[in-house]
Amino acid sequence: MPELPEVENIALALKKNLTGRRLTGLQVDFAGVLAQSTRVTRGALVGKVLTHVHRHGKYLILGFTGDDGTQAFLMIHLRMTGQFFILDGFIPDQHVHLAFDFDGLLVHYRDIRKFGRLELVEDGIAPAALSHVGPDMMKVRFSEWHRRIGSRRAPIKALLLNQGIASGLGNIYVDESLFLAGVHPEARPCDLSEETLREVLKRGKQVMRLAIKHGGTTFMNFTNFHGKPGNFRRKLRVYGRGGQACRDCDSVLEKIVVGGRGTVFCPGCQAL
DNA sequence: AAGATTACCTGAAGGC
DNA sequence: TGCCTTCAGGTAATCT
Repeated sequence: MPELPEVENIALALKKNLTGRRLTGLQVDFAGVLAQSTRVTRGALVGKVLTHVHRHGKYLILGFTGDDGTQAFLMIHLRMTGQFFILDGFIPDQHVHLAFDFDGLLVHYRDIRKFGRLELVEDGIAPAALSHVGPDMMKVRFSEWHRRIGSRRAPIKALLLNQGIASGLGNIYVDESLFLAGVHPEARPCDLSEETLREVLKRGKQVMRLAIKHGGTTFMNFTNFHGKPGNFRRKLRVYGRGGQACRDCDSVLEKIVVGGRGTVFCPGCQAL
């Protein structure tokens, strides 16, 4: 499940390996992952050079520039199981939907559950296409985040997952952030002090920084550009550990449903 | 209006 | 062994 740290690692790898390379071909095996028609997408991208790689929240944005200066952007959301591979000798299976040919360097897009989407945006309006998405969770200032979340009454976990408020946290890192901040996932921001909320955002950024450093979390099937799993899983304090002992206080970690998502927390460390 | 629920997908895991 | 059901989760759309 790629969240901000996983997407950041993919963005770094794409930037390092592909920036400055020309896209000479694009093979589409399952057009459903493209928001536009195969013909439109291929026509706008093939022949252009990959010049920019950005990440905003969980979005990956690839900027292509033609010899005449025209630009086209690919806005990518990997959702649950989207992956990019540059693996040498990688053998495509039935889950590979796209093959980008960067002048001889093949990059495959694979997505087991077909939830991911790649949307073509032309004429440099990439920022407008992100208008429904809040500020990046790693960059947002506390004052702005607090203005958006401080008086809300929904469970804090549901609001942390709401990408319109701030973008980047998914189910794994929300549970980790709330554990580190000592906040119950069903607590309501309107009932919490400003200092407590400040701690939640600080811990959220901290856990994502650490996860980026460790190559992300591999739980189901996230792997990086080269097919290697992330190393952050062994650092997880609560996610996936329901019924086991808290590493801090020995309470049994509880698993409940909050905002429709499986949620693990420590009743000792995260009292309501 | 904000919060809650459902659809979209496939593979893993559990029950019998 | 094998079939069936349930669960996992990010987001958009739909409902209350």
